[in-house]
Amino acid sequence: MEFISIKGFKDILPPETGLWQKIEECARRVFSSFGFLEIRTPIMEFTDLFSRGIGQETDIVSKEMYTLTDSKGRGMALRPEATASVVRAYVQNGLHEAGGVQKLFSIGPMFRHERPQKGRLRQFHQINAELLGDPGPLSDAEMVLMAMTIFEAIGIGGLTLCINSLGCASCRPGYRNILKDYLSGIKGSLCADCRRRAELNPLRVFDCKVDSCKEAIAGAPSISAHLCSGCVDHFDKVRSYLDISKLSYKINPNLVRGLDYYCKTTFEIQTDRLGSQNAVAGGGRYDGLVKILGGPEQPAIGFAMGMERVAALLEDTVKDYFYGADIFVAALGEASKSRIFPIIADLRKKGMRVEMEYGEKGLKAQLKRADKLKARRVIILGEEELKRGEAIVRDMGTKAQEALPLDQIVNLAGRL
RNA sequence: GUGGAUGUAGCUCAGUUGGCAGAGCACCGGGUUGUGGCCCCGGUGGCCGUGGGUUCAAAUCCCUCCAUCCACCCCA
Repeated sequence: MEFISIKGFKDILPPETGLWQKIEECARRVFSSFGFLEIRTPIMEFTDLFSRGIGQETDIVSKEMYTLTDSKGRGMALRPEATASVVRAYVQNGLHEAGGVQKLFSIGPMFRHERPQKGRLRQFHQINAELLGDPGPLSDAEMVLMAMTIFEAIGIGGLTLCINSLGCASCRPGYRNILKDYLSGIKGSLCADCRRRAELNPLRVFDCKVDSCKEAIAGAPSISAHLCSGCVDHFDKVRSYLDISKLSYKINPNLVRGLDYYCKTTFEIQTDRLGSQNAVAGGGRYDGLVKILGGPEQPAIGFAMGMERVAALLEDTVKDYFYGADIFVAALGEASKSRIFPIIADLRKKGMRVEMEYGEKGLKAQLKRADKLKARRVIILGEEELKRGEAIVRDMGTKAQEALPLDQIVNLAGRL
């Protein structure tokens, strides 16, 4: 094979594309019902946007970005996530000037240079939502509710909703230092990764899956005990809104997001059916990000949903998304094809899905193909029928047949 | 970046102690059927991932590289 696709960049083929369309349609419908409008941003941005927004020390920025330098020496990167771009667009286009909240969603490819595995690709796709300009907690709860509603619309159940609060600019730094001190005290019992994390991003040690680390940090001070009163109040209200929405959730104090900008409410929607890639959606509040990216002081919250992972959860239903036909035209011979060709075009203009055999195949082969396409009607036009100026219309279900004048065939569109 | 597994027909996969390259599905042709589905007969289709080595003989044993998958890591 001379040409193959880049590692981690995959073709999405039919009939799976039908599944993707369904996922997008469901998401769009839900977004619309929540008053979210679509935004489309470029897939490439100046690298600084991501290193400033996501955080220089995060894995995403420090080792997973696809970067390039243009002819003027400027660093650019394929977007590893959507939020930074959306916030950039929000600031650059002065969307905050309009007042009120901005509710935006976007769907598209993201790029991270990781080792591919189940549910993880280098080019992957996210459905993304951002609510800018409201400090919550009602908007927090609504975002969580909206994410869950999308899964419900798609028809995915059995998911676990986890939530946590990471604290805000006034209480997180204090907690961070307390945790750092604690970790340096038990350094000896931490794995190499955690010792590195303890310095750069101490909250991340809660993510560690090494058993010895889990034990070592079991006694670590928890974030929930160090939240300021404002954050406690905020989190309580979010939970009460979720409660009255009848959403069940788990509070997971170890739920720590890998991007620096998150604060206060964070959440993740998990599955146990996807191996180690258990998060199908994740998000949280990022009140400081708009300012960091040069905008005004504006609170915001968002989430992203991994489309490959959602599609994987629906894999067993893929076969329902084949491309069928309403009508199959079995024209025998060149003269018949020429006669029926414009009629086919008229049927299609009326919304019918019409298929025909392009080559010279026998009637038997054509009927076989019609069956495979699950065509409801077959129009048979042989030389005999052509002479009489009519075609045979066969109902594939009832096997009933009738002769129909050629100039009336287009009316079949109204009968199906 | 680290570890493990796997590469054979378009797809899913067999292939024994090394001995002529296989099946099912799909595709093409034929039979049967009122003109398709079911059934029967036949056919096309392979550098056995790549390059080397061992051997009279390699899909099979050894090494190289490439690719894919799974896990670590990270995250959606």
